Amino acid sequence: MGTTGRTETPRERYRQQVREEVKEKAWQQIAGSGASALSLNAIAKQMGMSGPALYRYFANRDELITELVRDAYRSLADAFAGAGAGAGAGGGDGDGDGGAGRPGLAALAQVLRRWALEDRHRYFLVYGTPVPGYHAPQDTTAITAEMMSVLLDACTAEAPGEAAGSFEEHLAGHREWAGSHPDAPPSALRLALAFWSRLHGVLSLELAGHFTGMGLDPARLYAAEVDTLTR
Amino acid sequence: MGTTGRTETPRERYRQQVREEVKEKAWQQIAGSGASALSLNAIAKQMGMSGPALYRYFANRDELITELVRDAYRSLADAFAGAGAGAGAGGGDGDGDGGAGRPGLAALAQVLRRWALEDRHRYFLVYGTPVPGYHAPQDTTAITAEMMSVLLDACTAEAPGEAAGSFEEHLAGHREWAGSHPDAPPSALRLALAFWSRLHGVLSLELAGHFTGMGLDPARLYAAEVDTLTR
DNA sequence: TGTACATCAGTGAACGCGCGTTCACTGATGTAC
DNA sequence: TGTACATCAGTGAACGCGCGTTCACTGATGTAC
Repeated sequence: MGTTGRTETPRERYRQQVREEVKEKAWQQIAGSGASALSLNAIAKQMGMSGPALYRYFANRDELITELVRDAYRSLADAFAGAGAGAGAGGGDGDGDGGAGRPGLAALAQVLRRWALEDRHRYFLVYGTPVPGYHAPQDTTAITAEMMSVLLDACTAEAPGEAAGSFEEHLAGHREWAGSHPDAPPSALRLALAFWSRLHGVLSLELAGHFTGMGLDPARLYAAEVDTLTR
Repeated sequence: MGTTGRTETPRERYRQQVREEVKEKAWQQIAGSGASALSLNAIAKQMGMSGPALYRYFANRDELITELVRDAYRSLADAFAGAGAGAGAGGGDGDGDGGAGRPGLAALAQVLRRWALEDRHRYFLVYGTPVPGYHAPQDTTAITAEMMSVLLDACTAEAPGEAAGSFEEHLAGHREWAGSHPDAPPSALRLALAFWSRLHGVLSLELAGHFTGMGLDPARLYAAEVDTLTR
């Protein structure tokens, strides 16, 4: 989907280039003043163009934001998908390997953390305070499903045998979100949710600055929380 | 601190009343369009006054936001402080009691969750994406310390004896944030951080809507995460 | 290879809007004798 | 109790700003014969 198979004309290529530059400047602007202050006019000025020119490339402000949101989701999903690739070859510092070239939970946790720290504003655009009045496009749920699938792969491989509690029973009957893995045991579902919520807990507090001044290394808390998953 | 001992004059009382009404309308506006869209003019209009009138009550927009942030912190700290009060008397659904009238971790967890769900925007003002260009007043750190103190009380009571890992060792040497409990064992510090980060993990994902459409009850995930703390 | 036409990028002026904030002023409320 | 004065709430006009977006238009680039 997206790009057609046909060769790009120079004009199409140029269009694509300008669109990319607009998005780049948009990210810079978000970094400076947050997503809700995104201004088409300001971006145009920064690019040395007049404001209305941007309307050749984006129908309006909302479409630009939507594009940024989509790209943010995409980049995380791609990072997850690519996590397994270099697992065997790279001489990393003991990345958790799930076996069979599949990324383990520890590796995915590192990918998530790196992605988050790489760009705080991108993180917050996806996982921060919802932008008021703005509704994310539905195709982000499809991208989230992609990520979940990778995560559930790791979880089914590393989940404990049978630890049935009351919550696991609830999950057994409420697994729409794990559509890609209809046969995953409840313990794996539970593990995926623990991964997701615990790591976001540390990251969102850290990136919002709630650990600064506490004299504590967030990276070590993160590592400790990762440890709780596979133990 | 804050209010002087002297009896309030009618004028002071009136001033206080108007200030409260301004803040009330401010919260309503934040609920509608987010904190970064807070507009003094709009609040004034809603109160049937002209814009400049508000400058009698707040020096500028930033001072109003600061006041809201402070109130938000305050309300959570008060909720924590009051958690122990009704523990023995109330006929709740099995609130975890820490003994000696002190609130247990389970009780504090419920307080936190209730506080968060009571007003999503208040939650996000404190724990969500930082408002760009705005710096929270430093006295919020003092309020946070209050909360931490209550939390650490519960944690020292409920922490396991000695579970020394590499992270606990790190904590033993980095405990500035736990100044109120200089003798708390590392396992208690670890427990407090787990409480804080895991519960915010669930809450921030839930309140940002990341569980909607997943067909999953966030309250049960929350309860399950609370269980992991005391186990 | 050259000409005629269609496509498209970008401009500048304009519209209407709401914002934060200052300022000079009016009118009501409280205070001192 | 009544008068003179000070304090303070609130108004309306104004300043300068930037925003999103529309529109008619110019000029360059590509396409068809």
